[in-house]
Amino acid sequence: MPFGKPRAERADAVRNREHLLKTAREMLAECGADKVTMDGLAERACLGKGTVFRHFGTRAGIFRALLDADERRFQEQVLSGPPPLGPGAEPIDRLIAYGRARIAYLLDHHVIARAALHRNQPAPVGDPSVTQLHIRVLLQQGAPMPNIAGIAIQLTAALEGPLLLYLSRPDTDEDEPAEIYALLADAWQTLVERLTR
Amino acid sequence: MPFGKPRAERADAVRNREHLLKTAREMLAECGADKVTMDGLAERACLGKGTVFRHFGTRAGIFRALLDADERRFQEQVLSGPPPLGPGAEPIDRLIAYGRARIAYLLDHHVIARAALHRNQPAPVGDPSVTQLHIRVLLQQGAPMPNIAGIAIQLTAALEGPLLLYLSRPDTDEDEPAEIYALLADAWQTLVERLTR
DNA sequence: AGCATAAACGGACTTTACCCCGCTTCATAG
DNA sequence: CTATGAAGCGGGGTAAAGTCCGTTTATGCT
Repeated sequence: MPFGKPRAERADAVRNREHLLKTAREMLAECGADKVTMDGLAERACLGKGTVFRHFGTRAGIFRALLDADERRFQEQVLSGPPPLGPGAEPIDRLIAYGRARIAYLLDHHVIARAALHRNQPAPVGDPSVTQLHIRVLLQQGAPMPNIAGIAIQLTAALEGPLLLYLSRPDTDEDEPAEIYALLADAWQTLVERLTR
Repeated sequence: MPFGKPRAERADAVRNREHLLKTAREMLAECGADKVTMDGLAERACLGKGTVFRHFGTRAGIFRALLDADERRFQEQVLSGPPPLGPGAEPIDRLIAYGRARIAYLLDHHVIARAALHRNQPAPVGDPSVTQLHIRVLLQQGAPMPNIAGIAIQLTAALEGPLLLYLSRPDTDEDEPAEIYALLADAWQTLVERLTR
């Protein structure tokens, strides 16, 4: 049986990973993202450093793993939650709702998301196979136009770029998060409405 | 004379910085971005490590400095070059030209730009005070609309996001740069045209 | 249960960014 | 021309990321 079953993951490995994630979340809450170090995490979790690397590969991998759970929940809302975010509403309305929800999500998670960014690796959010595809499909349904693929790339960046690239120091910005949210969410709506008119 | 003259920069410092930048460019061309290390650069330039840090502050600072010269040249083209990129054309045409030129610029520089990205620091390109402002002004002139500020943020991200966030491994992508350019540049044009209609 | 095997673990080791502080050198005033 | 003080320089030191490999342990089979 060479390929069929790659032999299920070992129980202790699962336990350890969960424990590491829990510990990481604690450290994150207590001291902030850049106090979460590989050595520190290993020690606090009472595990070897090698184990941490085995599970996450890189420091950014920890944050990617932390994002993953929430990201999954978010995508679930999109795929099967109530409209207009979930299925059932008009495509354009869903697109607007998607952007608003996504901006809120990224504002909540932008510290982690930013920490998940890593040299020589694509961005940890807006994985082309999910966010971008979703935008593309909705756009196609609601307002067919030439070069949908390119537009979808750019709309994805329009959503996720600001929070990954520019708002990296929310504490030093005097703007309240709520104001930033309103600014970007309204801009997104305007953008989509005018684009698909 | 407490404030008027902060005492001009020392000649040897200028010489050293220039030499460091030159050496960095060489190493970059020969071995790629992540072979450019602080120690390596210092040694090759026959200078102390401390000197490198004094000039650039952080590893990313080197790349930021490398970008700076080209960025300045780029902005010059925009501010006083021939239309439609420079002044003289219709605002919307300038906006389209700006995007196309910017995408080409970022494709050329995306390895450096990516390397200039740094923990806890805003993105090294698309500095709000330049790119974003320019987009905002052109948009205002060519197609006034509500929430220009937000839209400008998102258009900036739409331009710069893809190249910083997603296309981080151009060698592993089977697409030719020329195709990527065409895809994004055309998408930008479509985006702007439909947005300002 | 006992065994074989691959997966998981641990922690020493290497590399690299970044800090620090005593020493040197330049630029300016007298 | 020399003194002086601030800017610049150097390189050793620290901490954290990431690698490696010998050891341990869970699991599936007999």
